[in-house]
Amino acid sequence: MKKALNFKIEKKIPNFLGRAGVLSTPHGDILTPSFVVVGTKGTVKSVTTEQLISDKVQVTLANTYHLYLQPGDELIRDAGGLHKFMNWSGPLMTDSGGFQVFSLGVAYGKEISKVIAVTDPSLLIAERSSVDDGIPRLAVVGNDGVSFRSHIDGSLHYITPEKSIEIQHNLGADIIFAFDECTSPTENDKYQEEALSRTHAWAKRSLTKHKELENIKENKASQKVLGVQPFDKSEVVSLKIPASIKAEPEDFAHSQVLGRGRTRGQTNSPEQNLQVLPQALFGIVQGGRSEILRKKSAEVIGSMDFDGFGIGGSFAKEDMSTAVKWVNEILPEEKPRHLLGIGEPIDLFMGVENGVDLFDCVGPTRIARNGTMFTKNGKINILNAKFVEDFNIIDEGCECYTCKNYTRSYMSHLFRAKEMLGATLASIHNIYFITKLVSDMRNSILNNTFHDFKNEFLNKYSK
RNA sequence: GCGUCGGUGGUAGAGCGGUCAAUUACAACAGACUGUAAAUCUGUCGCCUUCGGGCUACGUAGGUUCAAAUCCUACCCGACGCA
Repeated sequence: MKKALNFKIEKKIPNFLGRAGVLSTPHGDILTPSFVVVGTKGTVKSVTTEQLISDKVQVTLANTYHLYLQPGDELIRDAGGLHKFMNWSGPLMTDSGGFQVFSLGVAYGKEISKVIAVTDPSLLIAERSSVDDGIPRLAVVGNDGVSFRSHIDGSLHYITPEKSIEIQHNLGADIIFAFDECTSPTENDKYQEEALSRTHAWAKRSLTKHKELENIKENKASQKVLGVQPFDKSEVVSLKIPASIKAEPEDFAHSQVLGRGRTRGQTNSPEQNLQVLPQALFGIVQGGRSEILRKKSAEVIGSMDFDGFGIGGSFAKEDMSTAVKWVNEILPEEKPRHLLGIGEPIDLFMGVENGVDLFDCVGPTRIARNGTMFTKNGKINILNAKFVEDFNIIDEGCECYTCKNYTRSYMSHLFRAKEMLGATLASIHNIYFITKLVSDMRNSILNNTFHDFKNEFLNKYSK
């Protein structure tokens, strides 16, 4: 089997786990560390692909559960895969649906976040467990898989590790995730341990199913398209795909040969719909806030034949960095690591310093839609009265489209008037801010100035 | 001029004798948001407060009543109808 992914470490932060590298996928290179922009339903809410490209976004992440429910993974397969369907020709990831086990399960109808403040005593009762709180939930965990009650129409669905991988193969993202159980920080140790062994069993099943589908894919591709070899990483290198993603799929010559090109007006035959590009599978480390479980999980998942790793689950804000460190000291150094669902600036510095290569987070786009924008001096809520007549730009010195063209006052007006352009412009800014921040971290690693950059940034940001 | 209906907190609009500082919505003022159930959610929203309560309020002025935004009288203002 050809490798779906190639990861090259370029430079490390001396005496730390952090590193800068290049992650090559069939749809282009990701310069790491990198922030992955979340586009759950095959769209980064409120922004177009062109806007993402102009903000130098390298990679996006969609969601298995959501796309399976709507419009359906088979439809997306028939449309030529998710890249083509959503008009994103760069590197693409899909999450497995494991997070929905949490968000639609234990956390459903409650105010539980995957990151908790240790100062919140209500979440720290050791005996507390989700087993019997009387509140109905949409996801119920079993040992074989998870029953989901659709939040859209109430229909019942059963997702197993195999099913999640099948769906993700239909979607065709470059990097996919094993089906896991993201636990709540409110679960007690006993439950965390049970969930962890389930996650490990599911990781193994995900991997087995993935390899099976990759083999089928490779065989089919070689039979159908004579004379054309299945994707080989070396081809990508020879094509000189630029690090900044280009909009035109013609860069990916092999894709066209194999019928997955994005030429306009082209119709799809079943052969053309074949998902012939190899996909990489990341296993997910869990373990909650427990050092023993985190380390155990890193050992177990890290020893399996995954192309990279996700670090998932719940943390307490205060000990997130130590938890990440425990894990990354164990995971194989030569494979990429993705810290799932983390994206506050301070957490990004922590993650990069401790050896994380990829991050994703809904934060930047969600807070943007709710009127909050990043600035170098901290977040601002543009709905605050003081911005009504503030004709300055949002973040002095920012090069994003929004900052180059609009004032705080105008943004304030859009949000007060509930004009949807507000969400778009704020999202463009926040995406630019956060992806550039991580990109700047990368450059600082390459320049040996990571800690200077970190201190300088955080001093201003959190003052 | 006569008749009818109506005037409630920033706005709209409930309430029609006590449980009313007054339902609700909007506006306003803040806060939250970390693998998206989210263009969402939460709090505050007459004045003062030692958070127990106190004070001033439902067009204006009187009156009835233990008690009035609610009933009566006059006046002012508005809408509609008839002249």
